[in-house]
Formats: sequence, structure tokens, C-alpha cells
Amino acid sequence: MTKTLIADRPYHHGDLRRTIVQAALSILGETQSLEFSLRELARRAGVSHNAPYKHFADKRELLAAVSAAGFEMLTKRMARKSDGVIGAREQLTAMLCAYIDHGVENPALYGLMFGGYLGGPDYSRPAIELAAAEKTRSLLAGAIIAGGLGQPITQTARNERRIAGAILACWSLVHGLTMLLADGLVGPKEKAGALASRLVLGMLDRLSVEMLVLPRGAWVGPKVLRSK
Amino acid sequence: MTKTLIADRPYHHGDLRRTIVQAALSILGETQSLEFSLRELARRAGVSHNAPYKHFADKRELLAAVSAAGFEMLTKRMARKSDGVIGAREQLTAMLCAYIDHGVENPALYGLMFGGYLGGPDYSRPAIELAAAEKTRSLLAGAIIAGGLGQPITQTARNERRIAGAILACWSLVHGLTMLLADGLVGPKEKAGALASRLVLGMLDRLSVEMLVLPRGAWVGPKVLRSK
DNA sequence: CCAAAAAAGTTGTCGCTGTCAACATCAGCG
DNA sequence: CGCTGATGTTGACAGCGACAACTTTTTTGG
Repeated sequence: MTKTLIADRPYHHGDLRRTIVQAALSILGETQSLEFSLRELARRAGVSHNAPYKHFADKRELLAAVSAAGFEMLTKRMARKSDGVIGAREQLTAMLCAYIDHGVENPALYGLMFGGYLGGPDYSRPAIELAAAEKTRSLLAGAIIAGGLGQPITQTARNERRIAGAILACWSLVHGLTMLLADGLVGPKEKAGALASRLVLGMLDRLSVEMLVLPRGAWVGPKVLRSK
Repeated sequence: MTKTLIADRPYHHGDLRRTIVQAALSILGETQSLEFSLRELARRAGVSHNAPYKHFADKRELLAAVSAAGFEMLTKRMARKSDGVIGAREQLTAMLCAYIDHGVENPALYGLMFGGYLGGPDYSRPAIELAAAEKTRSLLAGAIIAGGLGQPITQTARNERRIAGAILACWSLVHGLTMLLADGLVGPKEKAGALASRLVLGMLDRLSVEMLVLPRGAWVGPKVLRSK
């Protein structure tokens, strides 16, 4: 018997790569745990335990793709939330709150994106992830350059370290709050939105572009793309 | 043959629990990766692959003990660094910088402590870890109450949410910066100290006790100890 | 003081995992 | 057509976390 009449999927799946990543996102959302197996994803996708290896060299690469998908979701969410908003300051606020929301609603995914599951002792994250993370960083940078901290900044070489410092201050605060909320060390989750907007507003009231100029040679953001 | 002459360790190890945790800390420091096996720790300790189960119910409990050890190291380091310092503000600064240093020097351990490897979907972290984390929190709280943000705060019920808000602002910033540095998303590591002190100083200059009052019902810190 | 119980360590086993190798199927192109 | 490469499958292997049964030592109560 080569074919049954109904529901006989073809030998080739068609879009297994996306399906696998999607399955990983589902399982992450359901269990909120990073401890799932590559084989389980294959089962969910209805393929053999080795099929994923035709699309990912190893599990690490698979996780990197999931993380990259997380960054894309994050970037889209930030862009969407700040889209209708007018005023650079308000746009930045909206972005930062969207960032926190994303982390709080997807704690396991956020942990995968930032928790150091990827990138071994050499700090080298897979390229696909770096590219996705860089998009997020540049979106944030745009909002700051546009004047999110009170005044627009011309993007000169002289101002580069100033901009990076501003990004660092914003990102550190928001990243820290997000992780604490996602981890349950600060809560409750129902109040996450209120906590986030209070903290972000309070911060932005005080932050200025001049607050922190990065030391020479310091960077902010995924590394590979800088080494051009 | 019941005994050989040399180096014949007794049937009972004597302090296997500590040895195992110590082995985990070593391997964490060497590989900077969370992917080690319980069996490898047993091998390092020179015992059979099942011996650790006499001291830890499962791997999770073992990891919790390692995480707790990390919190103890952190608390001690913060206390030591702020010990000789005079001035509440300077003490708080020293503590926060020590916190960041601890994370940057032990990124994998810091990831274990905060990365959500422990505590499944129910947010329940093992008790041993919560107790250790609470010590860290209360040390930070002490420095803030003593006037780290400009003025001492009397520890009344009315001020509780004020204090918690101040802790949250400090902790979020420092936690975020630490993770970004540990992850390699901000760097380089050699500049970590400079980055940390600049950011912390800049922040403390602007932070005030009044900046953030926590919403009613919100908490900051490990959860179990609050539910008394 | 010594047996009995408890604590601590060992061996053997189980199912599951990530990964590799070899084979099967199919799509696209000459 | 038939070939080739991409994609999916089957089978195998070592290593893992966990459990059960057994052994050795320490502790303890009469």
C-alpha cells in the first residue's frame, strides 16, 4: 500500500522547518519550561525523530531559530505598539512597555532568548539569532535617536558612545525588570503592566542623553555585526 | 581484600553533599555551560553515579543547592565590599558594583540563579534557594533603608511599598546590566567594572525614594517567605 | 555492649535523549 | 525518461536521569 485515501500526507512535509519552530514555540508556551526534546518536536510535527536534522545541524541551531523567532515577535510587537503613538518620548515608552509585556507573557521564550542556553563558552551566538536581536536593538536605538530621552540626537561618530550609553541604560532597566517579572521574583503578573509603566515612566523622567557615555571600545548589542 | 594500603578512601565519603556542590561550581566555572550531568559530578567526586541521590532527591534539587551557594557567595561579596565603606550612598554603590562583578565573573552560575532553569511552570523555587535569595534581597534593602538613595527611611508599614519600589528600581537596573554583560550582549568584559560603576552612579544620582511606589499587592523578592 | 535500624554508597537496569550512518522517497531538471 | 540532490525514515549507539535491590558503615536504644 503506497497511499491511503484520506489524510495521507505526502512523503515530503513541505515546510518542516517552520513547523518545527512553531511546535517549539507551542510547547514553550504550554509548559513554560526549556526542557523539551527535539524528538518531541518531531512527534508533534508528525515526522520521524531524525527529520529535523535535515533543517538544523543540531539542537542548538534549532533553539537558535526559536530564539530568533522570539526576537522577531518582540520587534514586531514593539513596532506595532509604538506605531500610532505621537511624540518620541511616548513612542519610546510604548516600546519599552511592549518589550516587558512580551517577556512577561512568554517567560520561557524570553529565558531562551537571553538566558545563555545558547552560545557556549565562546560567547558566539548563532548568526540567525544575532541578526534578529540586532533588529530589536536598532529599533530601540531609533526611538532614542528620534528624541525619546528629551532631545533628538544627530547620529555622528562623536555621538555614538552617547547613544550607546542611552540604549544601555534603557535596556538594562527594562531587561532586568522583565527577567525579574518572568522569573516570578517580582510580581504579581497581573500587576506587571502597572509596574512596568510606572518604572519606565519614572526612569525616562530622569534619564538624559548625557547621563552615561560609554567607555571607549565598549559596545551594546549583538556582537558579530559590529566586527565588520 | 578489604583494604589497600594507600589512598583507600572509606566506604562513606564524609561530606559528599558539599563535594558535589563544589564540583558543580568548578565545572560551571570551567565550561561556563549549564549542560553538565549529575553523573559527571559523581565521577569528579569519585563516587558511583547514584551516590548523589542520597543527598539530593533529583537533579533539580542539586541545581537549587548550587544556586543557593551562588547566592551565598553573592551576599558575602556584597557585604565584604561595602563593609569598610562609609556613607549609606557609597555603601549601596559598592554593593551594586559587587553584585555586577559577581555576575560577570560567573556568568553560568548567575544564569543558573536567575535564568529559570529551576522553578517549573508553577514558579515554585526550592526552599533552600529562596532562603539564600532572600538574604541577598534584605542586604540590599538594608542599604536603601539606611539612606542609600539620599535619605534614610523609617521602616513603617506606610513606607513598605516605597522601599520595595526603590529596591525594584535598583535591582532591575543592576540585574539587567549584569545579564547583558554575562551574556556578552554588552561588553567588553574588561570594561565591565567601568560600565557598571558609571551606570550605577548615574542612576543613583537620579533615583529617589519617591520615584516609584509599588502598586498595592505587588512584591519584590523571593515569594515563599512572604506568604507567612 | 551489641543488635537493629538508619544512613550512605554500589551495581544493575529502564526508557529517553541527541546524534550518526545507511537507506527510501520524491521533486526538479537535463 | 533517468539522474541527482533534497528531504524523510529506520536502526543503532552511548550517555543521561531515575528507580530498585543490595552492601557497608554509622548511629542508636535497650
